Formats: sequence, structure tokens, C-alpha cells
Amino acid sequence: MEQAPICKKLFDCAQEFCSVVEMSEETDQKKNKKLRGRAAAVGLTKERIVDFAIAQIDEKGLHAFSMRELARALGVSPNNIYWHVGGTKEDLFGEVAARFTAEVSQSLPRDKPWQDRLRTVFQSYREAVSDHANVAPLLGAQLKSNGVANLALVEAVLTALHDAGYRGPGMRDAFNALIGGLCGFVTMEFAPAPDEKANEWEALFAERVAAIDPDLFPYTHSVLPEVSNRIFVLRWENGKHVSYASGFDFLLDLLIEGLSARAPNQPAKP
Amino acid sequence: MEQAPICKKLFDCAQEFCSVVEMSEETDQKKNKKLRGRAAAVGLTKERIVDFAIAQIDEKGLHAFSMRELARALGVSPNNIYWHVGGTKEDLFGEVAARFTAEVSQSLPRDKPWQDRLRTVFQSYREAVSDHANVAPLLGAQLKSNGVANLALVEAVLTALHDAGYRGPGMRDAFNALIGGLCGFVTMEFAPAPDEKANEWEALFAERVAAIDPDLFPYTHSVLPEVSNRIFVLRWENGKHVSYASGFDFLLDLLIEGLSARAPNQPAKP
DNA sequence: TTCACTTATAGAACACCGTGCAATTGGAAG
DNA sequence: CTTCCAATTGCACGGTGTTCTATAAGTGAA
Repeated sequence: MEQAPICKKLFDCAQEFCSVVEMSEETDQKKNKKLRGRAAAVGLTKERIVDFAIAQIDEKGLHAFSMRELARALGVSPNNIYWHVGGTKEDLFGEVAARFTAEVSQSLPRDKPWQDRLRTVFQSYREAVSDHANVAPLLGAQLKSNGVANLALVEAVLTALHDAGYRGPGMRDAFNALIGGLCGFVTMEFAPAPDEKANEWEALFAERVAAIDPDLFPYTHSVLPEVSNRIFVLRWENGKHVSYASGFDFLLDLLIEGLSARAPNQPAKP
Repeated sequence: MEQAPICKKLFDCAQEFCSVVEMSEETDQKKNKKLRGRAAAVGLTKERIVDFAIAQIDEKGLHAFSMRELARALGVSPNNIYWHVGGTKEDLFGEVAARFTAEVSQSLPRDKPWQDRLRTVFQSYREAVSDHANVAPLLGAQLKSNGVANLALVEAVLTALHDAGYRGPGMRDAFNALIGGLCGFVTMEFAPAPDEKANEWEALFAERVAAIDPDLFPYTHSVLPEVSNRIFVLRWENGKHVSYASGFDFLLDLLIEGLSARAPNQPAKP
């Protein structure tokens, strides 16, 4: 039930960016007590709330997540949560997203070539998301979460593109292509399945796929065996059960190669 | 309030695939009356329901969409809707998604080189989505919608890749890279903004962006003027208000170029 | 110590939601 | 005329997000 480790340093930065900083982000409650001027019952922290929220989403999926149940899990009144995270469920989702988009950061060795840095950054983004696949819809598919933090990621990508020689509009397009393509991929990869009685949905889908008309979609029909449940549209399980790693890597390679080829600054080895 | 035009022929195919076909899909109610054996009050069609659903989502956003309100708009009891679309709200969403993923199809000239076909297909996908931007989260961010239909799109992409010489695992990866990257991009592009009182959220975000620490994120800070609200993470408006077309085109070019370069079948002009 | 004040918490209530169950209508078939 | 069944409704259940109001527990000043 405890939450996965998070890169602490950069998490703080993200927090600092994403919300009106109120206090140093320390889990330690005694320090907490000392720091904040006046306090009454203490006990509940934004950090703790987000921990439990992620745990619940991991467990039951985003669709089944509710404020009241989260409050129950925390042994607390719902209003208490509102008080700590701001007036809305959406605000809480924002905090959740902020939490582990920060996980992306890591060391980011500036001396390595920009291609390698890009690869590292996006691969670690995908890993971070895949650890908590059920929150995927929160990232990319909602503006609030989208723009909530992960400045470390932004800085890394922007500097990489800068080193490659991209400036102005060209840099914008390259940035958007990278983030949109790769983060979008991950969002799709972990898109949640409907919560019907599992096997029922699977059987239904298999049946539908089997019923594809060979006259209307001849090629699709012919490659079904090697493709069924392994490509994006024709699948009934998401990236949690069927790996899309090779597709992601392929996309990443394609992008980096393309960006290298067009880069105003030619790479080291000519 | 009436719905946008839809490619009829391929819509039928999609329907045939996505649901146990019950009757020919005709809007005309008299024909309807004749066709279905016994009927009582007639009047309500799956087509009509989906029309109104899309209209409501377009208008109020996905988050504010409710079965009861849809029923109200149709002048009908909620259960009536359930009877027509299947037991769940999710099922309705599936029908909605099926509806205009079918819009992608179009002519698809098989004689043109595969690169051109890919470009056409994905560009028309993006256009179809941008006409009803608020449903974007339904595509890509949910498995049920994801796999509900648009076989025309699948067939087009698969044959293109086949013509390029991709087979087996390589074809899978290429397909996933294309769909994941480009459809994912579109999903992100139109991610809905939080429904706070509009300007409030905008102001808040602008303030946050302005407060980015130049020491922690020096480069990001330095390019803020040319980047603010125009790249994916640092924005408070989505693709409905700020165009990401050039980014999308750039991504598309990058992918097609890359796929050409690696294609087992070299393109016509060597 | 007392007293105002702020922070942190809880309770009850409101309006709405998705959906299942049981009843109903009304046209077609016999 | 009856029977049947597709199409439709009413009602109710349990749940939700959120607001409003009260309250307990500490802090700083008097």
C-alpha cells in the first residue's frame, strides 16, 4: 500500500511550480509541526493524500476512484481532503499528475550528446507511467494535468533541441512532435479497458475481430493472426498486459534520427 | 444542433463491425417503421441518440455529459437510451467513437505511393477529430473506443506499410509507432482544459509560468516568450484555440521519412 | 491565564448521477 | 379480439462531488 519511491529533489521543484507553495515539503510530521505557524490536529498531508490517491487509482482504476472512498481509506472526512488539495477533484488529479511527472527527471548528464539525453528522458517517462499505468489518462488527456509541472522534462527536451540547433518555430514544432508523439503514445498504450466482467469483453472483442469482412478489409483480415491484440486498434488488452516497448522504441528512434538528419547543428560524427 | 456529415458507406461498415447489426442504418423514420417487424412508439434511433450525444459533448464538454441530460434533450426517459445502445454509458461512448472514426476513410487512392496515402489518412483523421474536439479523450485514452471500429484506417495503414515492404514484427512496430504517435498527438492536442471559470485558470497558469525559477530551469525560462502557451506542457489552451498543425505535420513528415529510409521496398525515385 | 485567531477536522445536507426492476403502451400477427 | 413483444416509462437505490456550518485544537498576544 505504500507508494513507490520518487525523485525527491525534483519533486520539490515541481511542487513549487505547480501550487502556491505553502511550506517545505517534508513528510516528517514533527518538522511539519514546527514549521507551520499554527496548527491543530495535523496528521493529514498533501503528500499523504496523493500517496493514497495513487494507490487507489493503481488498484481500482481511475474510473472507480472517488473522493469519498479516498477519504474512507484515509480514515478522514472528505472535506479534510478538499481543504488540503483545493476545492476540486480535478485539483487532486493535478497534484497526482505533478507527483510522478517529476519522476522523469533523474540525473540528465549534460555532457552526453543530445540524442542520448532525449532517449533517456522519454524512456524514463514511459517507465514512470508504466509503474502506475492507471493514471495514464490523467497525463496528456487532460490539460490541467498536462501543464501542471514536469518542468524538468521540458527543460531537458528544450536544451536537447537547442544543442541540436533548433530555434524559434522550428524548435516549437520539434518539441511538440516529440512530446505529442511520445507522451501521446504512452497515453494510448495504457488506455484503460472497459470494466465489464473482463473475460466477457475479451470474448466479445475476439468475436468481432474474427468477424471482420475479408472483402472489405482484405489485407487486415489476412494479417490478423500476427496482429490481433498486438496493434493499437485491434486489441482488447492494454500495455499492462501486452508490451508495446518495441513500438515505442521504434518511434523514438525514428524521431531522433529524423531530428538528427534535419538538425541545423550536425552531430559530432559526420 | 444537427450533426456534421459522415461518410455513409464506411460508417455502415464500422457499425457492422462494432455492434451486433440489428437493422439497416437509415435515418428515415418511415423506412424504419416498415423495416422493423413490430414497433410501438418508434421515434428513437441509435443514430439519433449518437447525434445528440455528440452535439452535447461538443457543447458542454465530455466531463459535463450525463445520460439524464441527454435523455432530457431527446425528450425521452433515460432507460430508453439504455435500451437502444446497450446497458452502459460506456457503450454509448463506444458508439460515439465508432461514429466518427469512420469519418477517416474517404477515397483512399490505392494507386498513389504509400507515403501519400499515409499522409492523407492521418491528416483526415486529425481533421475529423478537430471538428469535434471535445470527444478527443474518448479516442486513444479509452480502450473500448480505441478498438471499436475504424477498420478503414487500419486497412489503409497496414496496406501502406505492406507496400513499403514491412512484414511481421517490423510491420507491427511501424504500425504502432504511427498510430500511437499520431493519434496520441491528436489526443493530447485537444485535451480538455479544466472547467474553472475560464479566465481564472488562465490567469493562474500564466502566473505560475511567470514564476518559473531561472536558476533551476534556465533555458526554459529564457525561451518562455516564444514558447508560452504554444508548446505542450507550457500551455493553458488546447488545440481548439492554438493551432498545433505545424507540429503535427512535422511529426508526420518525420515518421514518413523515417519509414521510407528504412523501408525494405525502396521508394520509386531512388 | 485568558482570549481571540487561525488551522485542521467533522457532520449533515443538496442536487445530481448511473442504472436496475417492474410496469406500461400500442401496433402487428394470429 | 386476443396475444405478443418492441419500445417506452416511473420509481427507487445507492452512490457521488461539493458546499455550508459547526467544532476541536493548538498559537500568540493581553
